[in-house]
Amino acid sequence: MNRKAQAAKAETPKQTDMLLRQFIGYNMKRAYLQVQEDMARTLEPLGLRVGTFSALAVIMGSPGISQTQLSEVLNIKRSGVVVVVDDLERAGAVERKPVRTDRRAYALHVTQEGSQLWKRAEAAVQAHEAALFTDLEAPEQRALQELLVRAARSAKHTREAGK
Amino acid sequence: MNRKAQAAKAETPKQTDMLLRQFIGYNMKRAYLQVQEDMARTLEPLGLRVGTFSALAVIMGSPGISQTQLSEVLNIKRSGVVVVVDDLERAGAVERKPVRTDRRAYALHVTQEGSQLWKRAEAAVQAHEAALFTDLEAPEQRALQELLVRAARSAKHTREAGK
DNA sequence: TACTTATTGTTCATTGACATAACAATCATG
DNA sequence: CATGATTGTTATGTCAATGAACAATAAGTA
Repeated sequence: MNRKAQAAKAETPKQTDMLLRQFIGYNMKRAYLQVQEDMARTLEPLGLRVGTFSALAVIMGSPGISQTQLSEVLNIKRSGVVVVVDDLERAGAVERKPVRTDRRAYALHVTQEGSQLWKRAEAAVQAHEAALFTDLEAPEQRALQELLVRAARSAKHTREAGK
Repeated sequence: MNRKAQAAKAETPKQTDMLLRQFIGYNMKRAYLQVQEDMARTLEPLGLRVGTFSALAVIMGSPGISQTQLSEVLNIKRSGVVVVVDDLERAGAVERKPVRTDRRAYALHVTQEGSQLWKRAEAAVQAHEAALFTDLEAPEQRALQELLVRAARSAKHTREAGK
């Protein structure tokens, strides 16, 4: 690094994004991107991406769920679910079982192997978040959780009302 | 909609993402996606996207900033800044002025027109967020802001330490 | 000075995570 | 049973961002 660059780095980092910090959306994006990137790195050794991790969690919690239902929970389209489930099935973590009452649909189930994978992944992400948010006390983390949930709900409300 | 689908919708929405709600990252993603989508819609009539809006804000707050510096503030690569600035320049909102002391670099400045565009955009997003978060009291919004900032900082710290 | 390394902005190809549109198979309903 | 809806799927496109290479220029060094 040359002198000019060093000097620039050394300067008190003038808050050049002052005009943006007033917005919740901006701060949310910054925080989200930080967390998301690390999450991906945490899951990679387990052969999971954030999307497949989430899908695995939902199928764990709702055995027999259909792909359409899964798409609603995850807020993605049915066509997007296909590749996610393909991925999990290829990894041997979930299987598509036929539904007796509807030959179009599949009932998604987590395999033994998938169940163990989930346990490892859950523990990994828990440990990861604990490390990531060491600067926040436990009650603060809970407060953040609750505010995020309520913010999402409020936003959803407003949008659906003003539709 | 047929009977089966109606019945499914009517059921108490079983929390099928329970296993995910424990994670800050998941709640952050949900909230972020809600907000981000609406933000884009708010800015669209003004000819701005979230990326160009942010860039405009930073250039407003730091006249003469270079593209490399801008890329650092916005956390994107220099090659990504090019298209953003191209966009803003095409819209007549900013201009690339030559730097006397360095013929490689540009000093970015907001034009008169861009300044007025910023005022309108800032007001629009302020109004939008006010409407979006009506379910949160003002102190709660401030708390969320602060927690988001600290969460991002904590995450950044941890990452840089464990690098 | 010469020359070697760094930095700036740029282009182009690629990626990832989605969405959209069309489709066959199957189901529901009047 | 005839018509319309729904399920999963494929193919295709989009959008934001990245990475690698590049010419022009600047800074550091022998």
